[in-house]
Amino acid sequence: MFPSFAVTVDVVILTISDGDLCVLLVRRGGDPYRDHWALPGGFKLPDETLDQAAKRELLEETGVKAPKHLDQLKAYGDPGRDPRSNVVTVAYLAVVPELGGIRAGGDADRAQLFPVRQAIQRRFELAFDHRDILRDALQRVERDLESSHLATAFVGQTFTLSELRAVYERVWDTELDAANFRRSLLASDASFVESTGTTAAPGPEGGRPPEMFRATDSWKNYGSPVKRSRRRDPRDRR
Amino acid sequence: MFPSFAVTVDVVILTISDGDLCVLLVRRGGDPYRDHWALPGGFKLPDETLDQAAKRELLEETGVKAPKHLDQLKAYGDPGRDPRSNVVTVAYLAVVPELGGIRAGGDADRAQLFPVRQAIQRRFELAFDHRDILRDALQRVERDLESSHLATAFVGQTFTLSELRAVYERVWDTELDAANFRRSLLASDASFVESTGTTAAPGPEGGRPPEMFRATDSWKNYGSPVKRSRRRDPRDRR
DNA sequence: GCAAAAGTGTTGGTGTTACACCCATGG
DNA sequence: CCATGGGTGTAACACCAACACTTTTGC
Repeated sequence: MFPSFAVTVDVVILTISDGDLCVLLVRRGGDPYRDHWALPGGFKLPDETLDQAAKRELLEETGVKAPKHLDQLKAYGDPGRDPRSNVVTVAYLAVVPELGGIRAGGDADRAQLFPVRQAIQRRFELAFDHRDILRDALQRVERDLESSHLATAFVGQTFTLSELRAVYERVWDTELDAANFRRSLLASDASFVESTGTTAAPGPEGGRPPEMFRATDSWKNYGSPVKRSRRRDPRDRR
Repeated sequence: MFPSFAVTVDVVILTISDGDLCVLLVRRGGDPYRDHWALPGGFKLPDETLDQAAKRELLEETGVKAPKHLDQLKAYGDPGRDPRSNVVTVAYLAVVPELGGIRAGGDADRAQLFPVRQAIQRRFELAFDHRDILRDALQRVERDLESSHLATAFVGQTFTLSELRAVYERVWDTELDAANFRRSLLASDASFVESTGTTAAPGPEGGRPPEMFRATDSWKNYGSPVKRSRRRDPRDRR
């Protein structure tokens, strides 16, 4: 009676790896787009929510359990975006601190991290309209970093301020003043981190032992105290 | 072979009417939820994009042509959200300056504006999960007002700064300083308004004739120069 | 071994900018 | 009466400098 569609969910999994913002892609083992890199995803079942479907596919195809942040991104339904039939996909954005035990599963015969900005460029072809989805996901994470505590989803349970600052710097592809970063995060009543009182071991290059922090749950939707520089210098835009 | 779904689009149409932020709702003429107020919407066709479907339903059910702002909001696909079958809906947010010639059409036997915040309260029952959608739409427009030129979509081709300021004030339910508002909008190189050089007639209460402005297309994704107050006084939060 | 250098994290200071708040003037 | 323009104090922050604590290097 009504036009019939298949509904899929695709997940953009972002993490910081090797000093770069990366996305997890899987290589498709079946048609269409066999052997192309694609976002992990699959068909929604009638008796699960979209969120549940995203979590399930995430686990089945990549082994990633319980991401620290999973949010709906956008729906994509252009006619012909899937050569098989009428398919509407709902894209999700997942942010994880580190990928412990990536493994390929389901329709994917390989899973691998790629630097996001390289994947968006024409380095290689992505399946379906996944390049568009990836572009939207990057914009989204750039924006949400400024208006929420999303940055803490990129790091572990405890972390140093340098690690957290690196998240902002790598996502925004910019540099932040360490002194102001610390002050902004600690002085504000809208802060979302607190000191654990302990210090970590210095990095391989030495240096003063950094203080360890953890995320607090007292964040009240006040936005992030860390703001992108208002200096609109065209030179620092890539 | 794959689980089959119907895909619908629902449109949250917002406007400023009578000094209040309002949403256009239609009264359903058919089952399910007959005689309930609902968001205008309907089924997506296989050979149209989601955006096209939203525009088409908007026109068919309410007579609203070419909204100044139409953006995808979110997809909703909880099992059982539609008693008929498996239905995934993609919600859209439309912002229009004024509703010229609202008329009911299609499945709707009446169309009417309601103050958004009243409609979200338990004043009357909305069909399906449309109350959730409306809540999300309000949050979205509050946020986007701060990070884009969305405010200009609420006003006509030309407008006074007071009209534009009223948009911010009614959406955020707050008050803005008229002097700072003018300076922020005009001084910034990220501005999205320019003077037409003409003045309008004063309002019914008299006053100095205001300058008329128009929106420029030179806006470059720099966010809105108008910011919500950082004063986190708990008293002004409703 | 030991001192100096270099690397990293933390604290302090200063000039500039944005803006909340108030007042004056114009139509 | 409302729109516009100006003025002032405060808070945020970009930029710079100093200091603390570590590892590495040179002798």
